[in-house]
Amino acid sequence: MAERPRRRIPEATVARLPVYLRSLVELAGDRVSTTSSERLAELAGVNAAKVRKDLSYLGSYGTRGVGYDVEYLLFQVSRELGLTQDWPVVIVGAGNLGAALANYGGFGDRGFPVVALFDSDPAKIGTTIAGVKVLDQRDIPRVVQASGVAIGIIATPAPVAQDVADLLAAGGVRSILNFAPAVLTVDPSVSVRKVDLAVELQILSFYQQRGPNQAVGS
Amino acid sequence: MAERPRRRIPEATVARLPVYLRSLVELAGDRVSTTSSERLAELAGVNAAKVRKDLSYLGSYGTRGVGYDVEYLLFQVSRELGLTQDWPVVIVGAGNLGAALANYGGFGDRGFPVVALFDSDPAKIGTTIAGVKVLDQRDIPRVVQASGVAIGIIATPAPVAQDVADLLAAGGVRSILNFAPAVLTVDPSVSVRKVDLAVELQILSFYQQRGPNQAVGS
DNA sequence: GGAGCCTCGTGCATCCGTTCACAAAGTCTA
DNA sequence: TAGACTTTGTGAACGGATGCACGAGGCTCC
Repeated sequence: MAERPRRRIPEATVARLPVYLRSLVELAGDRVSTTSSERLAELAGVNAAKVRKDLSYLGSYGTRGVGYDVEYLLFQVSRELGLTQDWPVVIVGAGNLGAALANYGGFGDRGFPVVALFDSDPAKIGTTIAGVKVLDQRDIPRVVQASGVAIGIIATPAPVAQDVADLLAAGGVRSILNFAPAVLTVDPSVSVRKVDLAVELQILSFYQQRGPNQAVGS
Repeated sequence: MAERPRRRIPEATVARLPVYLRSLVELAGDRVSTTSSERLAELAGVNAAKVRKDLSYLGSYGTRGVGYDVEYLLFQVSRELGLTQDWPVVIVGAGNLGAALANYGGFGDRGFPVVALFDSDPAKIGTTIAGVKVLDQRDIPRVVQASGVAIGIIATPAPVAQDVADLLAAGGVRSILNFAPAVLTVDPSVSVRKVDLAVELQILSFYQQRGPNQAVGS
């Protein structure tokens, strides 16, 4: 057997792996031991051919005539996504959104423990939100470096987002999840993903205005 | 002149129009009256050819040798996105996320007034969050229909997301923004967009584990 | 052991989106 | 008015993603 297929996995496939993962967790919770690409497709909201092609990039983990072993596939997808280890995160911006994210327990449980919150407001610095201390924004590089934080979440107003991104990068963060409505410029070695509320609503507005088209998106 | 070009606008272009819109608002705020595709591309974080092709789907609004009139283009993009009118929204789920969304003023200002919050918890029903009354989830169809709500935002736990989506659809909502980590099944006439925190973090985890690739995405 | 059935894995055609490169069309200067 | 310069709008080539359709491989039952 080849030790590791090492095929390059298309970006579109990577984006779907977490959805398959969730479907597999659900199946495992229902004590299902084996599943088909058809069933997985149904749970993930895609078509079966796509499921098979996506999974084939990870290796040949199915059995023809039978399907996929849920537990085994679960492990393989987790490993491929790098979820066999924890990735500590920090949240910058302790406003409404930052606080909601910190309170949303789903992170720590799933391998993304929140190790610190940052803000620039002296009134907030020193308080505790969801069991996490709020620190001074200026300490980002030091804390991030000291704690080996891999992922930074930006939940600040747009005007300071770029400065925050620079601070995170200075501390050695290699991935940023940006909630601020601003385009970030970072070193190509840093991965950035953007979540923008206003943009999503405006896209819906477009299709609302038009006829009954459908728009499904990430 | 053709009354309306009425070309079909590609999905990828629609997703970028809000970003151009924001860039144009920024330029207008700086009292810039004319801009080039080059400059717009820089602000939006894409390349200039893409800007020109995207804008060309709306019509021929630029002037060769000069560029685009900021105010005029701003209006055209707004109109194309259906932002010349307000789209009332409701938020379902008055937990951390729902409350944060309601408190985040950016909605109402930008043409998406929050007309109601819904929850199933009797302890929350009747309270007021960010000036909006929390109503009983079971009243969704009635309230939505009565207020002509176009867009529903789902900020509930995953297990009830599908039920909520059905209630929204029953009330005549034609667009749904789904924050719950669940795949929704709805009539094709309803547009659904999904924002999933865990998925975003897991995608970052993948690239984190791999070499220094970059992943930019919405 | 063989026939029939099931489901994966994948080659191939197609579609959508991106990018290049250039003609068209306008401005500005002399 | 002519000629140089600027920037748009778009045809065409390219690349990535999708979906079909089918061969390969494995199971079950007689």
